This record gives sequence, structure tokens and C-alpha cells, in this order.
Amino acid sequence: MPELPEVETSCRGIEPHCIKQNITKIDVRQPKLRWLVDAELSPKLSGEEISQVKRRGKYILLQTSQGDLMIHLGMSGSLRVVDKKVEVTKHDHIDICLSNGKIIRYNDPRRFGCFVLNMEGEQHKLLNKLGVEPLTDDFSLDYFYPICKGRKTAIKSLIMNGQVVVGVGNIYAQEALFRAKINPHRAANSISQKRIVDLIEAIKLILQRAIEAGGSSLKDFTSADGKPGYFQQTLQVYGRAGKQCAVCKAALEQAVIGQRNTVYCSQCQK
DNA sequence: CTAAGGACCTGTCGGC
DNA sequence: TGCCGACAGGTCCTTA
Repeated sequence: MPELPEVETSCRGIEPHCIKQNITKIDVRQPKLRWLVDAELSPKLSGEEISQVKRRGKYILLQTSQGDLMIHLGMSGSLRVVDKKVEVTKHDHIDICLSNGKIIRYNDPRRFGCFVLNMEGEQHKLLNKLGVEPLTDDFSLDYFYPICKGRKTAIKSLIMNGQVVVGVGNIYAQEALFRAKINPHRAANSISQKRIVDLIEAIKLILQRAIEAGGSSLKDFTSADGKPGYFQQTLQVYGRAGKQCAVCKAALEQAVIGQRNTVYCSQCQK
């Protein structure tokens, strides 16, 4: 579910409900996430005002004067804004209760996500090694090309490496490589400068578009009016192994790269 | 330093 | 209908 566009959409969705609100308490029903949730989370943050909702990579940051609550959605996490009376359902692990009566409710079946507190003035280890944001000018040829030159790993693995550039997950990595016509297996150090320019542009475009579409890249997503979401409409290669390439009609191929399934067109992507 | 593989956990789907 | 294995949107950590 959550790639960067979905995380960005989650941030925008919760912000109007929690900005300038005080946290009244945090109910942790299941602390066993990727990292054990601090047993003192609720006492530490109760009474604090949420001054800002920020995003860094795929981390959602709720800023308070004590520090930032860092939320990661992992593979299967999601946040909803609900009223107090709404009943808790399976895998609703954490409630952030707010002074306006709303609850930010975290659901995560696989529990690969996390709730971590980054105390004011500190730089949490989960944040301090993160690469550049793909949608800023920091993700540039000057930054990225030298990194490519120094790595022989598959280009797909490199763009999915969060220490290089954050937020490019398995779906959008495949889509961006297709758009840039680069074979995902290709060694990063074997790609020309000009083609790296194309790749950077493709990553920015694909992510930006997905955000504009509301980050609705869920397999089963259907908008309220019944139209298929971004997922069905726009994805060119992800999940389409064996089907026709939208450009050349050849059958799309499938491979495992860095233990992740990968679909691409061997005719279009060199 | 880089690169590759394992680990964490549950739900769903396809095959028999 | 039921069971079993394979697989799924992420990424940190260990090992080589």
C-alpha cells in the first residue's frame, strides 16, 4: 500500500484534523511493531500540541515541542481519522486521541511499520542516513550521476536504496525504469549521463503524478464514483508480467532483482 | 566501503 | 470445501 505518494496523501489527509490540536492520550493496543513501541509514549506526548505534520521519505512526522512522533506505515499500514465512537477493528493497533475528539487510528496487519519518538534536538538514527528527497532539487544529476558511477549494482536496486534517494518503492521503481527505457538489471555504472537525466526525470514525474492522483495505488482501489483508480489506469509494467507492453506489444518479462519481483519490457528497456 | 541475503508478520490467492 | 505454499506495497541488520 504505502509508497511515497500514499504516505504523502496520508499526511495531507490527517493534517487538517490534527494541526494545532493537543494529544490527549495515545492508546497502544499492540506495541509489537517493527520496533517495540515505547511504553512511555502516551505519558511523554499527552498534552503536547501537534504543531506540524511533516514527511521525510516514507516517515510521517508529527511535530511537538517534545520532539517528533515518527510513523512508518511499512508494507501494510494505514492511518484513518475517526470519531471516538467508531469501533476498533482487527489490526487497529494504535489510537492517537486529539483534543478535538478525533482519533488518528493506525491499522497495520503485517506490523512492519513503526511508531518511534525522536526527541527534540536529536537526530534519530532512522532519519540520519536517509538519502535525498526525490521531488526536490537535491535529487539532481550532480548528486546522482557520481553515485551511479561508483556502483555496479542493478540500477533498480540503486533507486530503491533509501540511503541514496528516499521514497522509490517497488511499484514506482518499475514504472520509472520503463518510462526511462532502462533495463532494471543494468549495472548502475554502465548508464550514460544522458540516460540518468531521463531516469531522474521519470522518477520525479511518476511520483508527482501518483501524488496528484491521490496516491491511490491500491490494487483494489476504486474511487467513490466507481472509476478505476490510478493503479489500474496508469501502471504500465507493475503486476503485468506476460501481458503486452503498452508501447511495442511484446510480452512483458519478469525477474527477481534484490529479492523483489520486477516486470519490464526487454524490447523497450535496454 | 559495497553487495547480497535474511529477518520481521499476516492476509490472500492459486493449485491440488 | 480445505490445506499448503508462494507471494505481497518496506527496510534494517548481518554477513561476506
